Amino acid sequence: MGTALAETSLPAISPLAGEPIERADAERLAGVLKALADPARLRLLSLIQSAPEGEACVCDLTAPLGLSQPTVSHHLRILTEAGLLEREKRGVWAYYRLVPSAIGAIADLLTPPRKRATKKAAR
Amino acid sequence: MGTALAETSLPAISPLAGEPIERADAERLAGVLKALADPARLRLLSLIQSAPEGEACVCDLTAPLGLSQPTVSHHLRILTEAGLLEREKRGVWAYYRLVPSAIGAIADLLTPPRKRATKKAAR
DNA sequence: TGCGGATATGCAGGCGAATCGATGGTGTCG
DNA sequence: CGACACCATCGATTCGCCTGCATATCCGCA
Repeated sequence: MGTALAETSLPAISPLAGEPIERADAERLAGVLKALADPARLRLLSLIQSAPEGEACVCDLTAPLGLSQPTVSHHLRILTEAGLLEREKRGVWAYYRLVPSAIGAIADLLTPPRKRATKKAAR
Repeated sequence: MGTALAETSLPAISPLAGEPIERADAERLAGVLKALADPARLRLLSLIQSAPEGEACVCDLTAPLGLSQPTVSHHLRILTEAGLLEREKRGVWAYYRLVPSAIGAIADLLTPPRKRATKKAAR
């Protein structure tokens, strides 16, 4: 489950602009946005993105956030299931890093017609 | 309250990329995203944006959404307070319209500081 | 002035989410 | 082997939000 931005479901989400979006698309897009719409998770993404190697483990994130370790782990899980983060376990540590173009994909869904190479006017 | 994207507060929100964002910025951005992270509200934005004159009144929106009039009015209020919609009352009807660059501003906050890909003015 | 339609607001039920403490699993090191 | 550190999961509590029904407010019209 999760992985709302996985290659299988992402392209299925129609952009906010254009024709009225279907309920299914709206729910999927809302699901991803819901993962973003939390102060703690936004700070997590920002912290990880600006970390030395672009990656960080849980123990590096609890202190700056001021949240308990289970809570941070919970938020990281949400972000990972939304397709925004990827997890790699090395030894005892679990390193999280941003999925390269995941957030950019969301931004593209929000922005109006950017003259993309789709066949929207096909019909 | 509300108007999280008003000209007074919008520029105060630092982008997600770059240095770690402060808690205040995270909460403000999360507030706007929370307004977006709802299927009904996404469909409302889409419906209004694709309406004949780019505007629509409540009575035009209840049917396509399948929600009661008070509920639709509630969602429109949320979106308006978030700075995404603007309301104009003409006669007995209340017409809602997208705030031109509001959603684009959110997209810009999410995407990194366009280091590459110069302005879209290229084309 | 009074009636009717279009919106907004109050109130309440119900579901989902955020948080934490405790617990369990797993790898590291002495 | 045993103690310890890192992390995920479980259970419980609290809190916020979506929704609808009922009601109030506002405006145009007869």
